[in-house]
Parts: sequence; C-alpha cells; structure tokens
Amino acid sequence: MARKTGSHAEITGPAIRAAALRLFARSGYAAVSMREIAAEVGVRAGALYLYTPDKQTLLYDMMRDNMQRALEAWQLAKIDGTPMQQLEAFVRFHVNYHVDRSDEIFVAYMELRNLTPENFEQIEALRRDYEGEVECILTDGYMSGDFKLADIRVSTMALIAMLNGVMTWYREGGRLSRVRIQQIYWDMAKQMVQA
Amino acid sequence: MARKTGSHAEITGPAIRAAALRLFARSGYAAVSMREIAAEVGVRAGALYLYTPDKQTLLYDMMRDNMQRALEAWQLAKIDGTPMQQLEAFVRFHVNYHVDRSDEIFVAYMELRNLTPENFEQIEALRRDYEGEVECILTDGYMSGDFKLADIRVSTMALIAMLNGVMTWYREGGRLSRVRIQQIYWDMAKQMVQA
DNA sequence: GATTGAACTGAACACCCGTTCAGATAGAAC
DNA sequence: GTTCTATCTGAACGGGTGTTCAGTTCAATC
Repeated sequence: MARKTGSHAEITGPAIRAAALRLFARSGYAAVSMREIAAEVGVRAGALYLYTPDKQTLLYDMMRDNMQRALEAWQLAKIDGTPMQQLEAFVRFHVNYHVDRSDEIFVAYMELRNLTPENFEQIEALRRDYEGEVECILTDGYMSGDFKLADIRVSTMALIAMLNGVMTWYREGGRLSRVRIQQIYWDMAKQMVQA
Repeated sequence: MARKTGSHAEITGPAIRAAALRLFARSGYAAVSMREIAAEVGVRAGALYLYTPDKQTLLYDMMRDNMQRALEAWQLAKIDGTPMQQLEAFVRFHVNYHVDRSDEIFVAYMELRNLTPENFEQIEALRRDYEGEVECILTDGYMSGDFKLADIRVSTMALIAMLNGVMTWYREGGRLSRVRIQQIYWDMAKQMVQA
C-alpha cells in the first residue's frame, strides 16, 4: 500500500523530469551527466534509476510526451473555417506554445540526433504529424486560391522555421508582449501566403 | 627547415579540421571524442595536440573562421541599389551559402552553447554583425517606405530563421535545383516585406 | 652515413561516465 | 514495538574522457 505523508515518489519523479529538461535545454543531452541531474533534484545518481531505465529513455520519454502534448494542444486549439482563419489559429497557437514551453521545444529540436535510431523514428513521426497539420492548411488554401505559394512543401518548412525562430530570442518580460508578438508573426505569415 | 616530400603537417592540419567539422555536425561537440576525430584522420589522439591546444579551441577556431568567411563572402556578394535589390542579393547569397556549407552553418548554430563564455562572446559578436547586415537593409527599406514591417527587429529574426530553415531539409540532388530554391525563398522573403 | 627535427605513437595520468546493487533509512501498518 | 516496504545511499564496476610526454620514426640535410 502506498504511503501518504512520507511518500516522495510523486515528488521525485516529476522533479527528475523537470531537472533533466532544464539541464538538457541549457547544456545539451550529451553534456549533462546523470549525477548532475540527481544533484539538481537533491538525490544521488542511483536513485534516478527508480524512475527511468536509463538516460536515453529519460530523453525519449520527455520528447515523446512533449510532442504528444503539443499535438493534443493543437487539436484543441484548431478551428474550422477558411484556410486563412485556420492558418491564423495555427500561427497564434504555435507562437504562444513556443513562448510558454521554450525548453520543451528547444530540446525537441536540438536533441533529435541523440536519440537511438528506433527512438528517433518514433519522435520524427510525431514531428511529421505536426508539420502535416500546417501542410494541410497550406494545401487547402492553395487549392482554393486563397494562398499564393511557389512550393507548398518549402512554404511549410519556411513558415515553421520562421515561427520557431521566436524561441531563440523571446525572453519573459522583454520589449514585446505575447499578444503583440503573436500579432507580428501573424502579420508576417499572412503576407508570406497572400495571393 | 621544413621538409618537402615527407611533410604531412600541411595535410594533417586541414584534415583534422575537416574531420572535426564533419563529426561535430553529425553528432555534436560533446558527443565526439578526440580519439574519434583522430581515427577519422588516421592518426592517434596525441597527434591532434600538435595542431590545436585543446578541444575547445578546435571548436572555437572552427566557428570563428567559418563566421569570418561567411561575413567576407557577403561583403563580396553585397551590392549597391534599392533596399529591395539589396535584400534580393542577401537572400540569394544566404540560401546559396547555407546549401553549400551546411556543416559549417549547422555547427555555428548548434554548438554555441558548448563554447566557453569568453569564446561565446566572440562568436556571438560575429553573428550579430551578420544579423546587423540584414537589419540594415530592412531598416533602409522601412525608412524609404519600400518595405512594410510591423517590427524591424522581429522581422530580421524571422527572415533569418526562415532562410536558415533551408539547411534542415535541403539535400544534394533533391527535388529542387539550387536556383529554384533561391527563387522560392526570394519570393517568400519579398512577400514578407512587401509594402 | 651520421645528424637533425618535424610528425607521430603508446602508454600513462587523473578524472568522469552510465549503471548496478547490497544495504541503510524511515514512515506506514499491524 | 515489531514488521514491512518504498525510497534512497554509497561504493563499486568497466570503460571512456581530455591531455601530456618520453620515445620512435624517417625524410631531408650535410
């Protein structure tokens, strides 16, 4: 039977994931040791292995959970409407999500090459799903004549790359408010696809 | 006095830099060992220290040389003319340069966090110089009324992020020719800034 | 053919790595 | 108060790390 007062597992588990995320985002997976993660949590390295089978799985689980959460969040945020309305919803969602969870997103993009081939395959599939959402919107808009695009595939990549850029410079409490940033990026995206 | 036939230093030195660049780009600085680099060159780890004082300097020198080469190349490629013409020159140059030297650029963006603070400062300054070139063009175009921009700083970051995206998907011998890719990116950039 | 010196090796240094596991600790249950 | 068990420690494992350096190699020179 589980303890009530004395139980730390429900604290330590999330603390490990949070510390690992923070450290991976700051220094990179390869440069962070299990002892560093443990120290951040206030525990010895051996204790980590009660919560993850190994370091690689710690990374993989983190990336998979983050990608799935992002996909689910978008499923809730997406709307019906014209391609232009759908694109606006996506741009605002994406910018907002990146600003809110910059560590998650940063790790998801930077640490792909530190996954084992099998794990990479899984994460890459989720990433393709996410990109597919954008490509769908652009394709719809292209077919309907709402968007003018030289190349749908390249436009998809370019749009996502442009939006991802926000996480490289955005800092809490900076010059621009979140709403303002959303608006600026939406203005640029709109111009990019405008017929 | 230097040997002529038997001298290997002029071969080994560049070979080390090339191997390190390739391996850093593939696996990341922290995940690549000096022994791996040496093996790629066909030499033992100790020999590397005839060509670099340490691993960190190997990374730093590589990044500094690459950034300086990129800046010099742009100085040669840039043109006088309207902001629109200057921007076109930049976009075509940037896309072309990224496609040609994807390893250099990839390392320059991915390994910033593995530099010591002092080295980071130096490289970051070069990167700011490069971004400054774009910001100048956008500012000129904004002032003259040629460009319509919600925020010059954000537009600069967004434009560069969009263009950098090309290196994440471009592969030699793919669906699109280099000239076609240049054209597509220029079309998108043009729309982004269009008044 | 002896000498020189640039280029490289091989072994060692001290330290850090991910991971394992017998044993300590302490709150919960009886 | 004893037992139980979830949680964590401390030490160890084999192996890898960046780096150093005395010694080897060998083409070029005299």
